[in-house]
Amino acid sequence: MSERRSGADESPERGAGAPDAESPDILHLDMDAFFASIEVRDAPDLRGLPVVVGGSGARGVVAAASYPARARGIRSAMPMSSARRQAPDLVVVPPRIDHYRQVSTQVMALLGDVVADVEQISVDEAFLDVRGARRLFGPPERIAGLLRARIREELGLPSSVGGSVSRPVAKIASARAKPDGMLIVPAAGTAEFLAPLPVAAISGIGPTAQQALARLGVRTIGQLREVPRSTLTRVLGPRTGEVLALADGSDRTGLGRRVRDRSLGTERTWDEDLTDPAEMRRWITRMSDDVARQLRRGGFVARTVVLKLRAPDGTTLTRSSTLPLPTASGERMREHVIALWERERPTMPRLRLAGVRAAHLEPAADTPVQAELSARPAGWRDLEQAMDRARERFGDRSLDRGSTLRPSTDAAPPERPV
DNA sequence: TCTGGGGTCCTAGGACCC
DNA sequence: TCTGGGGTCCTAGGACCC
Repeated sequence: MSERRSGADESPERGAGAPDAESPDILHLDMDAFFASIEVRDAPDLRGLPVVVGGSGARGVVAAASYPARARGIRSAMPMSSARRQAPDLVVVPPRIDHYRQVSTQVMALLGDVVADVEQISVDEAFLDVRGARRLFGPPERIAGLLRARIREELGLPSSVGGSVSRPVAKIASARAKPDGMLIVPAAGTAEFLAPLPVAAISGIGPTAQQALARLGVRTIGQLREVPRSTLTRVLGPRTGEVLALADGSDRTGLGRRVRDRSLGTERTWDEDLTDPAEMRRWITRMSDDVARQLRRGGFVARTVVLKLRAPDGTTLTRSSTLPLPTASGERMREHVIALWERERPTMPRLRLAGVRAAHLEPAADTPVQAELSARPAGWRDLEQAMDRARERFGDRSLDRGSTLRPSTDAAPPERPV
C-alpha cells in the first residue's frame, strides 16, 4: 500500500499533527496451538500426528488441537468423545498446565527482551508496542520476524504475529496469519483488509452478537460499517456497539495499564453426577481450602466468595457472599461457601459441577501476618510453611485482614465484630 | 456417554446514602 | 410531606475469550 493522501483530502480528525502514513506499531503475538505444540516439541515422535491436549474422561473436551488434528476437523472446546469419533487415530495428551505456564513465562521474557512495552493478555498471547524498539531493530515487520525467529530457535515453538495501527486489527491480523505466519496491515490498507471478513473475526463478537447482527443483514465487517452506530448500540448494548465501532481501525488505545478486578477459583465437573450430600460437602470444603491456599500463595485476601453449582441438565446458578472482612483463611471461606451451598441444596439435589471462586481480591500486605512475613525475603515454599506455622500459633483467623495477632490458646479468644 | 476449567467484562435491579 | 437524582455497593446472570 503506497497510496498517499493529498493535503486537500485530509479529513479534520486526522489533523496536521497526525502523520499521513501511520506506522503499524502495535503487534499481536499469538502462539500456535500452544499446549499441543509444547507436547509435540517435548515428544518429537508426535510430530505430524493429530495431537490434542485435553481431558479424556466422559465429559472431557479438547483444550488445544495440533494442525494435523485441525485438518481432520478437530476444534478446541469440542467434546473429546466427538473428537475421537471424528478422528479415531487421535493422540490424546493429558494437560500439564504448570508446564505450559513455565513455557509461557519464557515466551514473555523473550518478548520483554526485545520490546519494552509488552502487555500479556493470556497464557499464549501478548500485545507489543514497538515504537520504542524501532530505532534499534527496524520497522515492525523486522521486529515481528525477529521475535518469531527467536521463539522458534530458543524455545522450539511456532508463533504468529499480526500488526496494525490498532489493537483489535492487530489481533485479527495475527489470526489470519496462522499458522506460523505474519501479517502486517498498513494503516492505509486497513479498511480494505477488514471489509470482507466475517463479523465473528472481531474479538468480543460471539454467537449471540453474530445472530443479532445477522438479523440486521450484517455478516461482514464491511457491511457493519454501513450501520449507524446508534443502531449497533441499541441492538448490542453500549459496550458492544463500541467494540464494533473500534473494528474499523480507528481505535488508538495504547497498551493497557488496566487495573483488573481480579478473581481466582477452581471448579470441577464429575464424570458421574454427585448425589451424596456428604460427598458434596467434602468437595466444596476441599475447593474452599484450595482457593484459600491460592490466595495465600499469591499474597491476596478476598472480599467475596462465590459458589457455582450446575445440575445434570446444565442449569447453572451462582451464589455469592460478601465477607465481613477480606480473608485468605480456609476456615472463613469454608464457612461462607458451605452456608451458600446449604441454602441451595434443595434446588440442586444432583450436581454435575461445583466451583468455588474468590473475587474482589486485594493485596494482603496490610494483614499483620502477611506484613510480618513480607518483611523477610522468602520463597513461596518458605512462605507457605511460615503461614502454616503462623496459623498454628495464632489460629486460622489471624490471616484475616485487620485481625490482631493473639495466640489461639487464649482462654477467651477475642471475637471480632462480624 | 454432548458440551472443561481458567478467567474478564457487562448489565441490571435493589438497597442505601447524600 | 412529597419528590427526585446521583453514586456506590451487593448480587445474579450471561456473553465471551483462551
